[in-house]
Formats: sequence, structure tokens, C-alpha cells
Amino acid sequence: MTASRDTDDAAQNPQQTSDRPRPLRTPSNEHDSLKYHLLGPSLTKAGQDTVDQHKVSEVIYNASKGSKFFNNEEVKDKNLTEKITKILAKRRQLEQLDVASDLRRADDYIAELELTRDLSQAIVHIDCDAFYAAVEELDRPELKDVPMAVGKGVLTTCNYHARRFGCRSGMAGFVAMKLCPQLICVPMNFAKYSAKADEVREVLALYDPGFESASCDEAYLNLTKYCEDHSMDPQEAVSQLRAEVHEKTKITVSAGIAANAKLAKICSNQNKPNGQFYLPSDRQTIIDFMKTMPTRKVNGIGRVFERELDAIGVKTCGDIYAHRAYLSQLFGQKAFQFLMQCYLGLGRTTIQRAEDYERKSVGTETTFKELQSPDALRDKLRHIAEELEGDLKRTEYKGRTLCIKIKLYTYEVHTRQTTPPFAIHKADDLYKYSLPMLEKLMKEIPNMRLRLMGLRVTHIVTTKKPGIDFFGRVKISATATKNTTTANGRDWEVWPEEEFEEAARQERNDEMNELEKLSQEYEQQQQHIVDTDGKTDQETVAEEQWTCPICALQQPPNDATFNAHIDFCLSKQTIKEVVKSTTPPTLDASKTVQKKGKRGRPKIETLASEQQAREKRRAFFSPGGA
DNA sequence: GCGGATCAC
DNA sequence: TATGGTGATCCGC
Repeated sequence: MTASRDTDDAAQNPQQTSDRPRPLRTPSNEHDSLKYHLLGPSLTKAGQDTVDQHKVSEVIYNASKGSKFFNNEEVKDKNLTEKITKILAKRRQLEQLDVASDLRRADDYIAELELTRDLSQAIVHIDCDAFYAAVEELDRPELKDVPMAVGKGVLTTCNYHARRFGCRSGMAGFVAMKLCPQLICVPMNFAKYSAKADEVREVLALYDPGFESASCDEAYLNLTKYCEDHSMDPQEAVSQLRAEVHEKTKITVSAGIAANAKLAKICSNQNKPNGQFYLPSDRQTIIDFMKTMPTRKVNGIGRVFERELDAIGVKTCGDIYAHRAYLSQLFGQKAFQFLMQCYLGLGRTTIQRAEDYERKSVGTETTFKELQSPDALRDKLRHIAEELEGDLKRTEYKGRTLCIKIKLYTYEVHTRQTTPPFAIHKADDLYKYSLPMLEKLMKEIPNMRLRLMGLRVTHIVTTKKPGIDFFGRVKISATATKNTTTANGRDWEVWPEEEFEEAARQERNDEMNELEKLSQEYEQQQQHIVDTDGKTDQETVAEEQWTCPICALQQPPNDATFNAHIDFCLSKQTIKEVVKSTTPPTLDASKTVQKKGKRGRPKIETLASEQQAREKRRAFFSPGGA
């Protein structure tokens, strides 16, 4: 029972070349894994090379020991250790069985993936170096030469001087001060960073107008066209881009140039700060590059998954191959697919403009000094509801589902959700429908003491003015006239291809939007509640004949019986059926806009040839399938 | 669909 | 003394 994990073990077993998985190891030492976990989520970030991680780990451990936060981390670590024990037991069991068919499936999948490999694009990932800290240093040059961090309580980022002491983003301020007593912490000023980010983006747009903002300080570009137009090497182009960014904004950026977004992201980290790394778009070069790449360097593999993979002997992306027969069973199909793409160095080559991104939720949460009294908790909830109302107003959304999140003083997190009868956005409604959830939680958890509370709406619909509404009434808006669409004329086929997706998306949005409105009006009329917004619709209704999409009855839209008629028809047909029946027939599922997470865990991507093979694989991986 | 967990920044 | 906020995805049930 002496086996430890992480770096120690690597020294003992430096080579793992066998095609068979290495022998199982005894469960890791809890103490070590916890210490490693406490090092934080940004361990692999640049600037830590010269740091004595063991020493840093000790400082963090001792600073944290005994705190509620620490205790919770300990619990989580213990749970993970248990989970890993189960994973190892499951693999031991799988090893007793015949893995030939699993192996063949994995190899088939690899062959299939290989067909999707696209080496024709020059994808670039741009990452601003210690962005917030760099912006602060521009304002206060004296901070340039001393350890400095942005953020109070928890560091959001820190400069490279601070990193040499072991300070990192996500680290508690007081822990950072233990590591580096002379650390200067400056408060966040998001407006400032945002303005500077716009300056940077202005330059990026010169190189690829369709570039993708991955976050405030990160972007993906496709430089293929730029290089063609200017007869330039991707490396030259990126050198020039970085120089231009620095010249115009005084911000240094690092860049990765590769065949796809996943590789480019890894590459941008190679020569940080203020450097660039080019990975030639050659299959063997890519495979070799990934072979020695620690799993943790891949976007999407964090502390937990890293440890799970480590437990079965996978430290680098190259190690994945030897374990391919087990991965699906041990971690699920999605993880299997993701890992195989890591091994092969595959990733998306499509870059999506930020404007094309559709958000899926809007929420707000806040940490506070421990609260316990029901009255105080209700007050807090009310306050958060008002905050969320403001956010929803700004973003122009309403939500069909409302989620409440609480964090106990022990750092234990719970969430509850409910679906109000209509999409909501007003503080009164947000409060009204979240309060019962809070009350229920207070019942379930006696003497509930909280340190955080949050609200979030999902299944959102825009409240932006639509061009044409659900019932075909023309509304006055900028977009209504743009495409010369008539009230009942939907000439989808003749639309230019590039407008199709946007139009389809807008159409669905409009329908959902109007549906929400109708649904809400319907609910409120049922409850005899006066809706002051109700008039707006009628005021903007066009003065022309209207045809009911449900029963085809024709009548003037402003007729007094109009709303009554809608109610009547709706009462005969459920909302869902209405949506179905009014979806444009030309909407092909394969043409729908690919949705992509912006921040957050990267979605496991489905590559091109998978589209055709999807059905096949579904049977393939289904329980007892094949 | 719900709740927990993980991940990125 | 003391460990964030926003948004997304995946899994098991």
C-alpha cells in the first residue's frame, strides 16, 4: 500500500510502451492527491516551470488546513478516490473478459475519425498574456516590476513575477499572500479590460473578420485566407499580427498555429508569454506531438479527469491508445470519443463568430457572510431576483425554467429547478417561483446556513422584437423589411445559403418568442390577471387580412374577437402541437446551426463523417449492441 | 427532465 | 479571519 501517484510514480515507471495496460495500482494516497488538488485548477498554466510545486503545495496545505473549505475539498477528494477505486475494479473485471470486440470497435472508430482529418486550414489561437494584470500594468507601470495580482479574495490573474512564487489564478488571496508576502493585489475593473479587449479584437478582425472570441482574452482565427491573399506563411502572418497587436494596444499575446482549434489552443501555451508556436499540419508530426502531451494540457481535461486517467495509467495523450478498448466502458462514450480525438490530434476547423453564438442560460449568484434566518434568506433571494431581472433586461431574454442554487456554509452545493407556467423575466415572478424552492430546501436542511445563493433561467427565449410573429402578423421592426418577407410568404428555397441558417434560427426564435407570449397571456387571462403589456401586440398589428394557422379562418387581425379566437384555437390544440405544425417544412435538421458552448466545458464535438455513421454507432455502443 | 459534478476562464 | 461568478456539458437516475 505504498504506491503514490503523480510525479513520484512516473519516476518509478518511466516507460509504458506495452500495448497492454500497465498493472493495476493500489489506490492513491489521499494526502498526496488532496495536496495536488489544492494546487488549484490552473496548475498547467505558464510561468510555473521554475516553481517548486512541492513547497507551494505544503504552504497551501498548511494555510488551508482545518478550514471549512479544506474539509469540503477533503470530502470531494475522498469521493473521487472511491470513484477511482470503482473504475479500477471495473477495469479489472473487463480484463477478465474478451476485449477483442471492444478493441475492434475502437479501431473502427479510429479509422472513421481518420477520414475526417482536415489539414488544409491554418487555425490560430490567440491568448493575451496575464491579460487583466497586463492592463493594470499599463495604467500603473510601477506594478510591472513587482509581484502583482488582480482580484480580491480570489485572484483572477497575476503577473509573471507573482507566478514565480507559486501564485495562480483561482487562488485565495490570503494563500497567495502566504506564498508571496509582498504581493500587491489590485481590485478588478472589468470595464477597463473589456475596452482593451475591444482594441485587441479590432486588430484580429483585420486578419480574420470571422474570428471567434473564446473569452475576453482569447480568440480563434482562421488565417487560411489571409495567408493566401497575402502570400504569407502562417508563422509570418502571426508574427505580424502579434506585432501589430502590441503596437496598437501595448498588450502582448501568445499564439498557437495548427491544423485545428484543439491543437492551436495547446500550442498557444507552448511559448507563453509573448511567444508563438507552430505545429506543422502533417499527420505524423501531429501524432508525435500528442504522444508526449500530458492529458491535462488538453482543453476539457481538468484535475478530476486527469487523476482518473492517471489511475489507469494514462498520463499522456499517447497513452490513450493502449487503453482504447476500455475507455468507453470506464468513462462513457462521449469521453471515449473525446479521448480518441485527443490521441489523434483531431479537432474542429470551423471558427464561429461570436454573434452567431446562442446562449442557453442567464444567471446570477453571490457569496455573502453566512446567513441562516429565514427572513434574511428570503431577502437575499428577493435581491438576487432583482439582479437577475436586470441581467435579463440587458440580454433581452426570458426563461421557461428557473433554477436556484445554494451553497451551504460547508461548501456543499445544491440546486433545484422548476418550470413556471410561462417564461418569466420580472423580479416578482423570479422571486415568486423560486421562493417555494428555497422554503422546501429550508425544510429539507434544518437550520440551513448559506454562504451563497444564485438564480438562473434556462430554456430561454429572446424578448427582442421579432420581424414576423407567430400568427403571421407583421410587426414594425428593423429586421422585418430586410428580407422582403410577406406575412404568409416564406420563400425559404430562394434565399441565399448564408442567410438561410440565420433566417431559420430567427424564425424559430420568433416562434418560440411569440409562443411564450401567447402562453403567458393565456395563463394570465385564465387567472383573470391584467397584463399591461398586452396592448403592444394589438398596436403593431398590420391592417390586413389575417389567416389563423390552426383553423385557417380568415378575419381582420384587429377584430374584437381576435384574441378570443386565438384562445379558442389554442385550447383545442396544445402548445407543442402548434410549434410542430408551424415549423417551416424546409427546415432540415442537418442544416441547423451548430451550437457551441462558449465558455465552460468544451462540447465533445461530432466530426463530419460521424454524421453518416451516427446511426451505426448508436447501435454499436448501445448496451448489448453489436 | 432533474440534480450533481466537472470544466473553462 | 479568509477560497469567485458566469455559463456550458455530461452522467446517472
